[in-house]
Amino acid sequence: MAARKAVEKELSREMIIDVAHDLFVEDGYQHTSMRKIAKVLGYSHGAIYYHFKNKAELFYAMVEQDFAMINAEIDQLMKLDIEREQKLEELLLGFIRFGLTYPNHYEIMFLTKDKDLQYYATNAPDQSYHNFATTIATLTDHQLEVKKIWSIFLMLHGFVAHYCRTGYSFDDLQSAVQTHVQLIMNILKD
Amino acid sequence: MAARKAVEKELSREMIIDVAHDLFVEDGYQHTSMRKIAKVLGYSHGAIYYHFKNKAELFYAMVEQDFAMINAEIDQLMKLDIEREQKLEELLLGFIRFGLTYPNHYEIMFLTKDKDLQYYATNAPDQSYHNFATTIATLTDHQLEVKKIWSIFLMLHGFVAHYCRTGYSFDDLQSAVQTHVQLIMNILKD
DNA sequence: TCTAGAATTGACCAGTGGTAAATTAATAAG
DNA sequence: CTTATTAATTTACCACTGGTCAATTCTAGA
Repeated sequence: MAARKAVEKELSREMIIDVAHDLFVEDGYQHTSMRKIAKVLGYSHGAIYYHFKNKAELFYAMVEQDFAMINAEIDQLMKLDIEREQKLEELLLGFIRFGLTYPNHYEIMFLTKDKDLQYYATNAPDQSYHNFATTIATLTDHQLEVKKIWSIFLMLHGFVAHYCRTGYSFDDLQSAVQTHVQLIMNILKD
Repeated sequence: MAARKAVEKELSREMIIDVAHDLFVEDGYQHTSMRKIAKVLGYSHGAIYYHFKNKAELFYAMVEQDFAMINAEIDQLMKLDIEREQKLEELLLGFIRFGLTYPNHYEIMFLTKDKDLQYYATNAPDQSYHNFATTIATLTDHQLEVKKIWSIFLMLHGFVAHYCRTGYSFDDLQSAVQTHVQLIMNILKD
């Protein structure tokens, strides 16, 4: 009944993630089906379920990679030889840039309500936040209350969460980003 | 083939909205099916499509009612005989309270990416924001740039957008709300 | 009483995520 | 070179979804 692929290259998690990445970014989580991913790959949808337990796990595996990026970016930023205040500003800008560059990832990781997704998608955002928070604490000499850091995170989050849906790029929003980041910087100066 | 309902009460948009309301609030948009709504009503799912073009339109009709509430609340607030600063604070608190009280509505209206939903869900949030913005402008004697008002809105939005998903109530979050609103109030004082 | 039209049903469609048995291909052992 | 084992893949299937539409039933008006 079956007619297995003529070898050449076996299906791998990486191959699936690559294709899924494009589709998820293009169409979002809900509008990307396992069958479509399989079709693009030239395999049947059942094959994907051999490599991933379900759709949520596939998505999570994919998005985890991209979240590693934002952490790497923060680390790199901290090494730069610039003033403290400038580092802070770059940190805020970097967060927004990340969110607008990967709106679909950001959406799923930080603002989905879907239960099966949330089951998988908790580690990565928590880690990213932790990294963000400790960096801010360091850059402000631990003078800033933890609660306030959290509020500042939510302020950034609000910006990204909104513009995520609109399709605007980071560059399109220069002016709005400026205003937003400036207001937050003022808070940090007190 | 068919066996139409024995009259008594004909199905109406109001009846559908009432039932849909409970289910949407309980399970969210994605996990509420037209068939389930129909089942609770005791009708077939086809009947709903006679009264509403599709799922998105039904949801929008429902959620529009609730958004009228937040506008009414703002109007009422403005009539109170309290100090300006206190009004401002109450406005910020009111927005957050609304979002946490109706998390599913808030989610759909302010942070869904679903295309068919967004087609319907644009008026209500825009109106609510407009009302919010002009109220802030009034309460600050129009000394605040429009851009900054928008940023402040996004800061509130960030708070609600995050906690929307968690199931915490407004009262649960007293402390976090306080911090957040205080930080924003500081911006408004400059 | 007859009829036009409004309201309702249910079969149907194409699609979904997910499962599992059957099948194939590669591999290791003899 | 066979043969048994096992890993990888297909495919039929399940229960579900949003949505359409012809057939039906009921109601109201003449």
